Amino acid sequence: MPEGHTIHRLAQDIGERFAGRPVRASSPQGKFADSAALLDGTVLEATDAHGKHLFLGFGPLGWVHIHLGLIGTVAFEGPASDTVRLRLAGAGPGGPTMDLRGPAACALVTDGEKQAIGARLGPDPLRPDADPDLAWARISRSRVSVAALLMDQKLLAGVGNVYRAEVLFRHGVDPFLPGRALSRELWRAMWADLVALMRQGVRNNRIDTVRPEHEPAAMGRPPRVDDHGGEVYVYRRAGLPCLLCGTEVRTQVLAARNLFWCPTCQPPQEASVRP
DNA sequence: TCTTTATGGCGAT
DNA sequence: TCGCCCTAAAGAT
Repeated sequence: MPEGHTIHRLAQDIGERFAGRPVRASSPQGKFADSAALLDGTVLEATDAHGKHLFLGFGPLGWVHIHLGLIGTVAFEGPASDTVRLRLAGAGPGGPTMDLRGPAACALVTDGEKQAIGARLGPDPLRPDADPDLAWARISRSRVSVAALLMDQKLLAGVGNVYRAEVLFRHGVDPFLPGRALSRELWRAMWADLVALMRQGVRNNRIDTVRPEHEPAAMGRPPRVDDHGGEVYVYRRAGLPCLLCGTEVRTQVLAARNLFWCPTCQPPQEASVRP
């Protein structure tokens, strides 16, 4: 379930539930057992998020660096199972719990190591200090398609497969357009859009990208029936009619990920690089 | 009861 | 570009 908005929301939610008090830490699944034993009974002092990376601060002991990967999840209720990599529990019976399952990364790191991870990441639309010109500097001289660039975490941190497809659609951009064919104005607009969309994603804890005037009620069509929850234009809608023009939404595997776009609303450009 | 898929990313080739 | 890691749920058989 994880794009950047999920991770920032988790940083908030975990902070609200556990920060400032001692927590019980354990690793039923075992792979984080040694570190969990070290953290057990200590105070969670801070949480932080950068792109898809989540950090839980335990003062002098350092930070737990978590990356959910494709299939990692965090649950705040339910009994621990033997697949739980890290379980946190607040004081007392009925206290808060957190179960982390299937993360790509869960490791205790130093403050310096945390800084280094952040330094490897591009600007994150959800961080107030983010500078979109840092991303522009690379986009504007790249021959790589904008669809591939948007997924490069060294370039731009936090955007995943859903926000990629949706922001390209919302700006009518051909996914195969090379970065250097993008105008600066268009990039600034896409960045501003990502900031707004992802902030809303944090608030609602889901991805919604469809403008109010295109929502099902306004368009006289049934709401999207999909397990992923949000209302979107093209993501995972391959073969279905585009919500705006009716053209069949297309899909193609690009760098091992499924890309979705509308060939009419995002018309091919001469400069585009078709794989 | 299997196989496939998923909002990621790494390292080997 | 490929295989691989982690887990759960949906889809196919």
